[in-house]
Amino acid sequence: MNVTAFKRRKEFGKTLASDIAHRMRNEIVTCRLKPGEVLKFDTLRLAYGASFTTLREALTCLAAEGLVVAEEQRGFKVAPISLSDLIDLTRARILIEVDLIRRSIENGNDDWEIAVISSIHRLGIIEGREVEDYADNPEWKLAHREFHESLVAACGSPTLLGIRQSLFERAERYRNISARFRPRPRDKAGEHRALMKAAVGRDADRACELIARHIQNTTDNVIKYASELFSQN
Amino acid sequence: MNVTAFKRRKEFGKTLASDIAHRMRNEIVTCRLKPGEVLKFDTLRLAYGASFTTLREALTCLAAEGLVVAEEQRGFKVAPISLSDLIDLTRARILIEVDLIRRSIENGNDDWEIAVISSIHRLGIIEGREVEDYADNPEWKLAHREFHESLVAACGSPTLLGIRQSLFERAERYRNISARFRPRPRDKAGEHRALMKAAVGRDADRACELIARHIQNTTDNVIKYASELFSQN
DNA sequence: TCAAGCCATATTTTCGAAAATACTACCGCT
DNA sequence: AGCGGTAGTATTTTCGAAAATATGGCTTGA
Repeated sequence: MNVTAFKRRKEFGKTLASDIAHRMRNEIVTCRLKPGEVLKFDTLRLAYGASFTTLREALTCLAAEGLVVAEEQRGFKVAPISLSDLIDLTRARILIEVDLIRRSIENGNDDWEIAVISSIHRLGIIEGREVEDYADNPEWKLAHREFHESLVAACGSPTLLGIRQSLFERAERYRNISARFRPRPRDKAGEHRALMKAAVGRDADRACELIARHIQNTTDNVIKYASELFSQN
Repeated sequence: MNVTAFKRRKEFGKTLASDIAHRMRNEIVTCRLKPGEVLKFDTLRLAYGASFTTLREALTCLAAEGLVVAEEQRGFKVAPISLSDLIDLTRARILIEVDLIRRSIENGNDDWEIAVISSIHRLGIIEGREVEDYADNPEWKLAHREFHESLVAACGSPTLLGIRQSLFERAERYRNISARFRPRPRDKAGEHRALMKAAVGRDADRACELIARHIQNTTDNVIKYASELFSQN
C-alpha cells in the first residue's frame, strides 16, 4: 500500500503548512514566541525548515485566528498583548460560552453527560498527582481544555464552536503569562466541579452564571498579577 | 516619490494575494462561484492570472472566513450551503449583533449618531431611485452593509466586530440566493428606519428586539423562497 | 461479475530563485 | 543643524518548475 511518507514528521494534519501552523500556534500560546515579536522569514525558515511559501500559508492561517498580525508589505509579527485586548476577549468569550453552555445543557444526551463527567475525572487525576502548580503542566492544560470543550460540545453550533476555540487559544496565552508570575495557583478545581454538577444536573441558569464568573475570575487574576507586562493601549 | 506600481491593478489591499482574496470573496458571496464548486488551481490560475502560491494564500484566507473549505491534499471548494448552516449562522449572528448594538448604544457619542443617520439616509436615496427590486443593486448592498455596520460601530469590541463581519458575509450569500427567487422584495426600509430611531433614541432594549427580528425575518424569507436549493444535511 | 492491486494521469503541495517593495544611511542643500 | 532626496541593503511577495499525493481506469484472479 501507499507508505505514507515519513520523510517529514507531520504530527498534526496532513500538509506541512498545517503542521507548521500547529507548531507555531503552540509556541505563540506558550509565549516561546513573544507578543509583538517580528517574524522574519529568514529566521523562520531556519527554525522550521520550510520554504517562504509554506511559512506564509501557516502565518496567514494564524493571522485569521488572531495570534499573528499581518502588516501588508511589512511582514508578520506575533499579536501583541494588551489590557484592552484581554478585556475585549474576555467579554466576547463570556457572551459566546454562556450561550453555548445553555444550548449544550438543553440538547445534551446521555453520551454528553458521560463525556463531561469523564473529562473532569481525568482533570482530577492529573491535579491529584502534582502537589505543585499543576497549571504549568501541558497535560493538565490539555485536560482542562477538553473539560471546557466537553461542556459545550452538545450545543449544536459548529460556527460558534469554531469561534470559541480560537478565542480560547488567544486567552490561553494570557493565562500562561499570569501563571509565571502569580504567587500560587487559584483553586480552580472547585469551580470546575461546580460547573460539572450544574451541567449534568441540567441547571442551565446556574451553569451560565458559573461559567461567566469562572472566565471573569481567571481574567481578574491575570490582570492582578501580570497587567504590568502589557502595553498600554 | 515612490510611484506605487500600476503594473498590476490592486483594487483592495496592497498585496496581490489580498486583492485576489477580495475578488474571490465577492464572487462567492454573489454566487458567481457556486456553493460546493471545486476550485482547481489550473482553472483559478487562468481566471485570476496569479500563481499557485498566491492563489493558495487567498484561499487559505477565505477558508478561515468560512466561505471556502479546504480538504487537505484534496484541494479547495466553495463552502456548500445548507439549511442547517443557515440556521446555525442566523442564531450566531443574532447572539452577537444584539450584544454589539446594545453596547454601541451605551457607548456611542454624537459622531456615532450622525454616522447612523447619514448612512440610513444614503440607503433611502438609493431605494428611492429604483422602483424595481433594489436589493440586486450592488450600490444598495454596500449602503445596506454600511448602515448595519454603523449601528454597531461604537460597541468597542474589535474582536466581535471582526467575527460579525465574516458572519455577515456568509449570510449575504444566502440573501443573494433568495433575492433571485422570491416574488417581490420584502419591505426592509421600515425595519431599518425603526432600528435607526431606536438607536439614536438610545432605546437599547427596543433596538435589540428589532435587530433580532430583522435578522430572523430575513432568514425566514430565505427559507421560504429558496430552501429547496439547499442540500439536506 | 466482482473485488483488489497497480499503473498512468490529474492535481495539489512544496521549493528556491527572481521581482517588488520597504527600510537605512548617507549626501547635498537651505 | 535640519530637511529632502537618493542609492544601497534588507525583507517581503510572487513566480513557475519539481516533488508529493490523490484519482480513475485497467488488468488479474477468484
